[in-house]
Amino acid sequence: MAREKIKIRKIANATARQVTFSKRRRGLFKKAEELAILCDAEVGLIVFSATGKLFDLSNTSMKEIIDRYNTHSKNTTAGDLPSLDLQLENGNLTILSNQVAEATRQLRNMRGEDLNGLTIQELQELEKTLETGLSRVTQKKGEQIMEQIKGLRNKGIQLMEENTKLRYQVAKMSNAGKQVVVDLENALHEDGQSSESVTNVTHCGNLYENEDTSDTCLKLGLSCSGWK
Amino acid sequence: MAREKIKIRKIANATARQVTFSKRRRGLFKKAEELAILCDAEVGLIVFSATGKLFDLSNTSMKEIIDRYNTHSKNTTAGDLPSLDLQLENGNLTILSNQVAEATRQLRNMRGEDLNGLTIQELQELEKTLETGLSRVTQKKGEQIMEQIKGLRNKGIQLMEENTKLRYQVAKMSNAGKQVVVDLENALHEDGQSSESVTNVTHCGNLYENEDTSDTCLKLGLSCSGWK
DNA sequence: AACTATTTATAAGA
DNA sequence: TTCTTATAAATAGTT
Repeated sequence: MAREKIKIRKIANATARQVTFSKRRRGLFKKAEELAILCDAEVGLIVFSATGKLFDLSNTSMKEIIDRYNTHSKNTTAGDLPSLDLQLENGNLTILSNQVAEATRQLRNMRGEDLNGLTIQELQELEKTLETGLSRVTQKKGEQIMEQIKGLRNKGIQLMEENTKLRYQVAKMSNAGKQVVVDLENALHEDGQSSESVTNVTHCGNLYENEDTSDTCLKLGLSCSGWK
Repeated sequence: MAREKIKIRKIANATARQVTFSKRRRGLFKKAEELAILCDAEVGLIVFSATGKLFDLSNTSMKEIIDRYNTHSKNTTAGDLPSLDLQLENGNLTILSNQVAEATRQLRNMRGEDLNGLTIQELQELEKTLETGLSRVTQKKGEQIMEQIKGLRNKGIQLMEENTKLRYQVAKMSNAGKQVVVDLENALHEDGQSSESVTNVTHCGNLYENEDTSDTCLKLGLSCSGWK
């Protein structure tokens, strides 16, 4: 990203590799820290250089992050946790329990339950939050529905075009078949009985011009202006 | 690093924070991978979003890197199997973590955030829930306000009654005082100058009958029908 | 999700 | 290693 663009593959020259490692490592750690701060994320970064030197970063504590990682990624029986502080585990449990309790309380409040303890101010805020949320949800629902309608319309148009082509093919084949039948009848009988067959074939040919049959897929009965 | 320079501190707006997280996370992971390849380093990166979602990267295996990290950073040779207790602990942690993540997701949804992944059905349900919740909250707010108004009214009535009694007492005492004054004046001067004092006292007595003065506490200016 | 004006990161050279 | 600088990348705000 500089004087020249480089390809992302192992740098051949050992010295250059070491220099680049130094520079990029600093850049990476800076970015990691910024992400943690800007976005309120929990970040853990461990780097071993080719020479075996360790560099690490975490906005909370590396142990905590590794624990959370192991927890999250379904650690089964793989014995890798140095079970140092059970107290910390318990602490995590307490913190998590409280988080669950608080989140549940908020959810209940938003559903309009357990409102008795709230002050008028709190109710007012809750009302505002709900109004905003409801407005966004309604908006999004409208968008999704419009998208789905658009998709269905397009599919309908495609199908219609396909149908047109197919009908054309059918008509073509019918005519060819009709000719064959006529030829056959002429060749075999040379009498008036061939007219029935001709009538049947002609009927098939009529399908090609009757486009109303599968046009209903475009009539969804939903006017766009109804959604806001 | 774009249209404007930003300060590295938690982004206040939740939506903007989420967008930035997405963008920068991708950038960070790309850089981490490049460092690993270019410089032949061993890299492990773990990120938990504010919403509890896990993102991770490692050019070898995360377990290996964590093992190496534990070995390198401390002398935690206690690499024995995780006890049944610990497994149970981790199980609880997993359950709780999931609960927190789920509750957080629901709360975000109810605030109208992260709606992109939802189906129309889900949006419909969410909308219904929000409408119900909003209606209950609004109702409760109205009730609370009515209660407060009622309380204030009652207090006002009490105060008015008290005022009435006090005014009565004052008037009584005034009259008594007036009598005393009259008596005194009669006793001391026995001339026409006592009329001024009489006028003053009479004026005080008038207050008793002028009830408009403290009646304002009942006029709260809130019509009951305005709250629903 | 795409765009773009800017800010950052960094490859090469000193 | 560090500094410089031209250029590649990343990204904040916008649409």
